[in-house]
Amino acid sequence: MSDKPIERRRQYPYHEIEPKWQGYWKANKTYRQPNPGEPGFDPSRPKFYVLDMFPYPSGDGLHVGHPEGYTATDIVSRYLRKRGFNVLHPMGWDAFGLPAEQYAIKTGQHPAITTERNVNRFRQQLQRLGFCYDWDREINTTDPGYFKWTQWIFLQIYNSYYDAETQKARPVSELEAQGLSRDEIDVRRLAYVAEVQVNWCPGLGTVLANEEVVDGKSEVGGFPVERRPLKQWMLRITAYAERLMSEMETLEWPEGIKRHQREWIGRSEGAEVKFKVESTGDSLTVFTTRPDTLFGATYMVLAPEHPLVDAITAPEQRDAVSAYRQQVASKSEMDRTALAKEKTGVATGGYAINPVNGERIPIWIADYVLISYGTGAIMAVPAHDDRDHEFAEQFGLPIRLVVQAPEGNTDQCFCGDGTAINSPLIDGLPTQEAKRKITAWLEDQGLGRKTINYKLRDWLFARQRYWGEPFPIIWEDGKHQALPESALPVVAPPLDDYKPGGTPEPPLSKATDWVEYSETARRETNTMPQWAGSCWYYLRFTDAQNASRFAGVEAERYWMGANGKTGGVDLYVGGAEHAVLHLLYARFWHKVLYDLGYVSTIEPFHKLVNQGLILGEDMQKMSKSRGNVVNPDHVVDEYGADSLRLFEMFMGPLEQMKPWSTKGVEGVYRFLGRVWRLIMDSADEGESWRISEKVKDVEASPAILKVVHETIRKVGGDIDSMSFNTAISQMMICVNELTGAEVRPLSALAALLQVLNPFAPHLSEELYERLTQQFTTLPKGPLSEVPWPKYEERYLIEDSIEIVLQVNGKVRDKMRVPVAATKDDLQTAAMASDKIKEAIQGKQIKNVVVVPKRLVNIVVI
RNA sequence: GCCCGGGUGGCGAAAUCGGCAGACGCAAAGGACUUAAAAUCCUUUUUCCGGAGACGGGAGUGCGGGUUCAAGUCCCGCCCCGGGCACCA
Repeated sequence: MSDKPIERRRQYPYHEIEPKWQGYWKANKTYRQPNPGEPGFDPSRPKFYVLDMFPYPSGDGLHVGHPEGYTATDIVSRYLRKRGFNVLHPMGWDAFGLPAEQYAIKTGQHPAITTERNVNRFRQQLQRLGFCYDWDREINTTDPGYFKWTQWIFLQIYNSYYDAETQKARPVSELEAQGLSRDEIDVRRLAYVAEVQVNWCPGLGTVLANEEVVDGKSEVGGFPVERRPLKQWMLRITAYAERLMSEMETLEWPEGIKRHQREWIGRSEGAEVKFKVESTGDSLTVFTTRPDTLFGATYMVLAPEHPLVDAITAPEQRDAVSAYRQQVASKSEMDRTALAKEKTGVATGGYAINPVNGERIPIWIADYVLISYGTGAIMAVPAHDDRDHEFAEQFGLPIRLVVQAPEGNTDQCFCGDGTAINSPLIDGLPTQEAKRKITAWLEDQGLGRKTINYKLRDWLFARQRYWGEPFPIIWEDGKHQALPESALPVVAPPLDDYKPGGTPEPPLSKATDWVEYSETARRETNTMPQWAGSCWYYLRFTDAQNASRFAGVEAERYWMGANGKTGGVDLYVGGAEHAVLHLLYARFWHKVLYDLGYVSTIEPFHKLVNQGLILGEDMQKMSKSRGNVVNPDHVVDEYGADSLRLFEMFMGPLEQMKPWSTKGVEGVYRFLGRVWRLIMDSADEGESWRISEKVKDVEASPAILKVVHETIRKVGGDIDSMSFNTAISQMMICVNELTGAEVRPLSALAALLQVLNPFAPHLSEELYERLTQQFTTLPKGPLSEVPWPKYEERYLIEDSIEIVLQVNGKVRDKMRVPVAATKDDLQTAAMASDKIKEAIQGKQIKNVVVVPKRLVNIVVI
């Protein structure tokens, strides 16, 4: 019992035809897409840019989740090519990053070696699935020819500042021209160095961005993360908060992702209000979204790290305050959030004066106030804020009602909109008006102003790792300095020991010769985070080989061109897990490049689609520990690539989460076998296949014409709306119809292969080739170059149609009527039906509803 | 706690506009072919009641209401599942 049983079960020779066509496509560069100006480029065709989120080539190889989105984009690409578009459909590798380095440390192999091996494996696996990528555009973020431009873009960011006036990035050379000093310029750069509280992850030996920390643990690996102050490279993404928010409006993105980004940016309108510190006369600024509740402020809270804490603290509270601050500082981020159930804090013994009523209120410090948001200080209104309420209850602080809740509201602590009370300046005003009036009053008095705050923080851009892009920066006399463009790429030196040392000292600092740039200058030894390479890869694809620019001007303009939409990649497909990180960072870089005139659109990705997760057969998330992982290689071995592709699309809607089913794969495999046998016949158990005698070059019957043209119509429409599952259903209906027919007209089979081609490219190519060998009337192949068929309305129209006859909404009879039947005709015909007569006998007709082409409903009592 | 997404046969699902609920596939059952099996082809398959049968009747899209001649689809109130956010003042 060797593999004989499998041999025998094989529905069609996919094991021969799939490698055959893959070889053909490769040898003929079938899917190479020339750029404008290159030989073979056809400027008369419209363009379409279809992009997959490029994978991180892990050591595990492809899993069945990868081909889901890739198959969807492959179908769209093949379809649009047949529809006469120039289609850009590239693939590459996001290969820098932690897992490769972790793996390298574990196995003692250099990450460059393991990365290359993984990439080769991924490429080979993808090619086995027959995807129509233009492999001449393949990119790899770890390739010096690629990251040269990642570093170059960093330099553009470094050499820019954000001009608040025009809301645009501008070169810092303009500031120089204005006579600003070096230090003044450095604090305005979009890439800057600052001493900040960072997320230090000892487990990974690096700092992490806020976005990479989940529940106080690292997103990669789940190691604990500590807060500690560190001097770090930051990117001023906050300058773009407003534009990242507003310029998203016209994008065709899932609402959920847009909302997610909005929440992460966290725009909130409010006011800054100045309180005077009683003892020192210092002014203490708070941010509030509810200036209308100022009269209800019964105490203030500062973040423990607030710079004025020492000055404010009264001598008798000094010990308590410093003990509390120490306790907070030693807490990890996780402890701080985990203990959120109970509020902690301590009074400073200092007092502030409420600017609206001159009231003296105590100043506390508590870790529920964050130093990194707003001004790091709040006015506490315990009557109308849940957090303040909880704190006040705990420490016995007074609670004063200043907003009358609407009738019927029973909230213990009402936080919504109501009417101002106990607030002399604004009594009786509804919340929104009260906010406006009190803010205007504060501005008049010079006590405050309207402000907008964002949750978004600047992007911590440095990592203490080896396997990432080095910064094109040197340090001299304690100051950073950009390397000239001619020094790019800055390539990391080979290192024997690239392990993290447990301190924030990056591994690159061990390469002493490399670090020593000159007698007086040292190189920056941090590297860029993994996100850097993926921030602009979609641009590189437009002109992947360009050695003199990140992408040629014309290529970028052509492929990213707007076509009347927002512009950018026309269709971008990938997982929802990148909702915040990648998409936000890439949009930010793109906008900087746009401001500086390097790219032509304000946004990188016009339409975004998230594919749903594929679960294991047990309805659980696929994971090695559960043992429910499906390996695509095995599926291809047993059923062929076309079956895998077809099944991934047939399972259900692309965006939906859905479980794997081996039986389901067998189902579509059988379907492909039926397609094969529709055309091919074998006398001797599949040994020698020849074209079936039932295939004839004759006129198709009306019934066959109808189903074929309906299939052309439906499949095209379904690809447009990315409803691949229903497109496949329709093809199955078509095949069922043809299977039952005595004669299988050539034209019908050719049309079927046409529409099947984007889904099952190998099988359809092979069958088409065999048909063209016997029937020379068919347009010459390869099928991938034969235009998409047109359906003809006239074959779809029927002269009679079945309508439903209802009595009180219940179906009582059905009948066939001419399509052109009028309402009156239908009503008359319905009344003539015996079953209807019986159903309405002895009852009074109250109303008759006639819907042409659908139904007649007789309402009786 | 807050914000999303989703509940339709034994299972995955379908149902542009409110107009025959369950297309298509899986599984299951029966039949044809075969010495036999596999494969293939054909038929049945939401459920309950009546009938030997063709067939007839009732119920049915998480639950309870509502709008409508007509509701899976629209409105109100709940329940359950999945995901995300979580002291952002």
